[in-house]
Amino acid sequence: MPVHNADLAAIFEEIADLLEIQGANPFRIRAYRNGARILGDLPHEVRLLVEQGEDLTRLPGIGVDLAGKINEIISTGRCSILERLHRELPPHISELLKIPGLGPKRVRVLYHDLDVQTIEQLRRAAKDGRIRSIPGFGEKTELNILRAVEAHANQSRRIKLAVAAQYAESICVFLRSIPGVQQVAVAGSFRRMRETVGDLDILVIASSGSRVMQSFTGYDEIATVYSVGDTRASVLLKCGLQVDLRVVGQHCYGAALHYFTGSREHGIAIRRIAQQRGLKVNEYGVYHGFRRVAGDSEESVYQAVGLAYIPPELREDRGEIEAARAGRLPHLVELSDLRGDLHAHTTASDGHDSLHDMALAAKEIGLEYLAITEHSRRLAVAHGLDSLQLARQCDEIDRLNEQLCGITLLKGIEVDILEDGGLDLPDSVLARLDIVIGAVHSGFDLPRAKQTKRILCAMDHPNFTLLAHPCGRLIERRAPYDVDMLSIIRHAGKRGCFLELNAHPERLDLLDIHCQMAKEEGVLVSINSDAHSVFDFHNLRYGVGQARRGWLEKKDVLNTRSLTDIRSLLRRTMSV
DNA sequence: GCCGTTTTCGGCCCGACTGTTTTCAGTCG
Repeated sequence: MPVHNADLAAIFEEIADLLEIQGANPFRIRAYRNGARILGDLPHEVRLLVEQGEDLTRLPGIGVDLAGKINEIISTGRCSILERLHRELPPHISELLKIPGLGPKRVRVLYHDLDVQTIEQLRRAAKDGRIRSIPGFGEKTELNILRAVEAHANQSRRIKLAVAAQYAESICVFLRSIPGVQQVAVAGSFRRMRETVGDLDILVIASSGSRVMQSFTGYDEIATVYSVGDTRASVLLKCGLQVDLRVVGQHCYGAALHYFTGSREHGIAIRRIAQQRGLKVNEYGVYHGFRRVAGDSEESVYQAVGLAYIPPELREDRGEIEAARAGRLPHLVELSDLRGDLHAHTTASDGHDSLHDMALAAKEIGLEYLAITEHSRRLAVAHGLDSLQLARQCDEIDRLNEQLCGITLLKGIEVDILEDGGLDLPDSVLARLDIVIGAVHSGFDLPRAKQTKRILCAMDHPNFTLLAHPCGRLIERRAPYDVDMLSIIRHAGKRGCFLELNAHPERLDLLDIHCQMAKEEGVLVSINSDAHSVFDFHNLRYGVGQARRGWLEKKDVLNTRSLTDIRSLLRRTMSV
C-alpha cells in the first residue's frame, strides 16, 4: 500500500498530539505539526521524491530528523516514535483533544487522575461528578465538558462555502442594523474562499463593543453562547455553525481584518517577519515599541513588514510570502475576467431550463458565449442524449444562434468516459461539435493505474477537448477517485486539451493545488458553472475563488478568452 | 525539532475569555 502525503501528515499530527499530552517541548511539537502541514500541502507525492533520491531536507520545515522519519514510514510502513508513544499512552487518547475545552494538559490530568482514556469514559466521569474533584477543575468545567461531549456526538461537519454564505449574509444584515456599527466584514476561511468553512469569523467596526455584543447575543438564530466579552464573542447557531465575532475601532480595521482572515499559518509567518524587523503585529495594529506604525488598512500592514499586498485567497503560507517579497505575486483572475462558460445543461438532459432561457441568463451576467454540454446516453439517469437527440439539439442551437444577440451558444457534450477509455458517442457525432467534455461518471473505484490510463486514453481521442471535474469528488460526500493528476495534466499539455475547474459548490474540482500544478505545466483551466438552471451561473464566483486559491491568473484561464480565440483554441485541440 | 544578514546555540506569534483562584493557567483562534 503506497504511502500518500496525507498518511504522512496524519502520522505527524498524531505524534504531535501524543507528545503534547506527554508535555513535551512545545517547539518540538510545533515542528511535527508544521511538518504535517507542509506534507499535506505538497502537490507532489513525497513517496516519489524519495524514489527519485531527492533530499527531503530541502523541503521547508523538514530537517534531518523528520526526513529520516518520512523515509522510515515510506520504506517500512512503520514509524518507531509513534509506536513508542502508543506503548506509553492509551491508543485513542488523542481523540479527547477533539473535545472543545480540552487541551493536552487537561487530557493528561484526566488520564492520570481518573484513568480517562476515551470520550465515553470522559462522559461517564463528568456525569458521575468525578471531574469536579480534580484540582484546577470545578463544577462549571465539568458541566462544560459534559455539554461539549454531547455536542461532539452530533457534531456537524464543515459546511460548504456556498451554504455558509447564506448564513453569513443574514448575520451581516443583522449586525449592520445594530446602532453604532460602522462596518461588517466576514473574515476567516470564508474570505479566503476555502471550499468548506468550520466556522464564520465576523469582524465588526463599532465604537462600543459591549453594545454590539449585547445586541448580537440576542440574534434569534443563536443556539448557544459559548463566550462573550467586550470585544469577542463565540456562539453556535441553530444550524450547527459556529460564529466568532470580533469588535474593534475604525482605526484598527486593516490590522483586525488581516488578523482574523488568517490563515493561522500565514499570520504566524507575518508576525515572525515583523518580529525580525523589531515590530509587533496584533489585531490592533503594527507597533514599533509603543508607537503604532500601521494598521488602518491591510495594505499598510503588509507595507510595514516590507511586503506587497497579498490577496486573502493566497494566505496559506504556501509560498505567497516569498513571492510577495520577490515581487512575484500573481495578478489573480477575477470574476469579471470570465467571458464565457463551457459547461451547462438544459431540459434536454437533466437541466431545469430551456436552451433559450439558459442563453439569456448567461448573457444577463455578462457572458459572451455558453457551451451547451448535455450528458451522453450512458448516463441514463440524467437522460443522456444519443446521437440523434444530440444532432437535433445542434440544429436547434444553430437556429437559436441566428436569433440571439450578444450571446453565442457553442455546441458541445459532456460525454461519458467509458471504463476502457473510449467515449460514449461515435466519432462522427463528436466531430460536429465545438467542444467535447469528457467526464468520469462510473467506475469511481478503479485502481489508480487503471483509472489514470482510462483518462489518458480518453484524452487521446481526436475530438476530446476538456476534462470535466477531474478528480470526481463531491465535497464531504464522495472521495476523489484515485488518479495520478500530474500525469493527467502533463498529458493534457501534450495533447493540447484543457482541464475544467467545476465551480459547482459541491465539487470545486480541480483542487487548488492541482490548479497550481496545471499552471506550472502550462495547461489552461476552464472555470465552468456546470449550470443545471439559470440560477447556477452565480456559482462561477466560487470557481473563481478556487482558481485564485490555486494562483491562477487571467492568462491561465481558458474562458477569459474571446469567442474568436476560444474557437481557434478548441479547433487547434481537435486537430492535434 | 527547525533554523540562521543576530545566531551552529538559543531562539521559536499574540491576545481574549473562562474558570478557579485571589494572580493565573488553560484553551482557543
